[in-house]
Amino acid sequence: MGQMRRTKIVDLLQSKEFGKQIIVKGWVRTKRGNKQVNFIALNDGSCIHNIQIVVDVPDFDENLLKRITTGASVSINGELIESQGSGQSVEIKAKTIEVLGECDPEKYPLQPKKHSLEFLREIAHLRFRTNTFSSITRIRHAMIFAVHKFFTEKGFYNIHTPIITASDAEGAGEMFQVTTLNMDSVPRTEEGKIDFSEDFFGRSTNLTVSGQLEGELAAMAMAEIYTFGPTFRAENSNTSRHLSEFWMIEPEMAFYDLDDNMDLAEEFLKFLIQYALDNCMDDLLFLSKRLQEEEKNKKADERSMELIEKLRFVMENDFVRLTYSEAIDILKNSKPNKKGKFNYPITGFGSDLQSEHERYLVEKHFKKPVILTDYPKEIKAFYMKLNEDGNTVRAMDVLFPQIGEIIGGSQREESYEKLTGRMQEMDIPEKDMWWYLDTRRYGSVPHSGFGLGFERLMLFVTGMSNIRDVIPFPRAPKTAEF
RNA sequence: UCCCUAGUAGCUCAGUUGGUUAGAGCGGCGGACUGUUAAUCCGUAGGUCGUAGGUUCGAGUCCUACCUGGGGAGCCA
Repeated sequence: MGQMRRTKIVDLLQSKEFGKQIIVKGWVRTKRGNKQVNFIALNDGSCIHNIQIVVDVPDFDENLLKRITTGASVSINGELIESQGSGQSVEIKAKTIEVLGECDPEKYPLQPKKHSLEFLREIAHLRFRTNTFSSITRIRHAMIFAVHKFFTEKGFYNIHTPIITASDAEGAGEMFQVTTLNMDSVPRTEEGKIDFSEDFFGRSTNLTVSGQLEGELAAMAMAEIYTFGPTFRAENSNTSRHLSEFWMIEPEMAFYDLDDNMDLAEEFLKFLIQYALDNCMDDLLFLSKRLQEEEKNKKADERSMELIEKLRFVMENDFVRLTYSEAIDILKNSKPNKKGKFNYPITGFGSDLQSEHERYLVEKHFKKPVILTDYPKEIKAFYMKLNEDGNTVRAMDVLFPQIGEIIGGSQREESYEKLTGRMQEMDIPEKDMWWYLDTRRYGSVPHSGFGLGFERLMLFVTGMSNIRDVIPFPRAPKTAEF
């Protein structure tokens, strides 16, 4: 006969099989009690809730009980019983307890008290053991799963695009170089430049800043594809909304125009949010309480909308769609612009929108998610489809309250002539892009796509305010610990 | 990268116009309590005041540089 298997706490808490012998394993959150009875709050990551272990002190060795401290791991053999206390309905009466791993309370940094998110960031290897980060971890998993579920149900194919790339023409930002050259003695050409022909790939390579271009290649045969992979930006940006390494979802669809693209983006975001509401309610309730607790000292008008209410609000409202030019008109005539409240006053067509402008549109003017379209070509990427006016491109940015741009996308330029024309204007070398241009040479079709920053979605769904708290081990300038 | 701001006990913070021996709460440890809910009550230990210079009779406190955290901006997802 094999050993009895452990039961997960999430299942025990829903069980009504009182009297049943079970094994539960996990990590001690707190222990309290007196000489007669001890209570251990045990968590195993299967849900936000702990299960209470009741220990009749006289039945156990004093030295064993002393080793059960906050953070210690234990295996407990006991009986599932109906709780006599008021805080829970089921609990476990311990028969035998084994301490799997001790945890020195003098040294263990996580104690049963409030810790700041900043402090927990410094001990990211341990922060999974807190309620906040175990909730975020479960929601993150649910969102990853929901992304694949959404696209699978729509008949999209997932494509793994390369992480190492030799193309630096994507124009999406500074790149991390990938090399095996000896940095102490770099090979040089006769002109004194670094000789990348000696490098591992025989050419200069970097980490990807986007899988879009390769995604387009796949879409030109598979029709509807998506990527979901790591993305690297070497920009020295130090904000609560940027990471050097983050995860991005990039669908690319043949035969979609910009309106189809917007429809898909809105449906996608709503699907993900609904999935969280349907599957992560315990964790959302906890994060909602946490947020309200954190903001209780703020003035009423500075507090965020209650988390679940906010998620439902997005579900129930259509996103506002308007063009860049219409947005400029609204901003130009807005109170803050007329009163000189903007740091960057709106003068007219052509100026890029600053985050203060985006926030005004989303949070003050429309008070709901906004999709801006048809930006001036000068401030957007070369591959976006040129409108008939010759000045604007069929771009779209989805703007969310609090986090700003959550999605950026466009209809792509399918005309070979127009695309190469734009590349020349923007000094993008055609020579290196021959494979991309082949899609426009052979069977080109209208197509569209967008990129969703996964951690930005996580910010919105969890209500967290710093992006470094919604990815397990954040990578940012001067930050690569763990 | 720029602007603002902070760094004092394991954590969160207080520390007066520069002045004798740097405080509190939480957490830890010891004790009390027959069912507790981040338990409660009593007691107790714990600090090279971010680092390096400087001003001063005297610096946690003032000045300079640097490091690190946080907020904002730019770049973007």
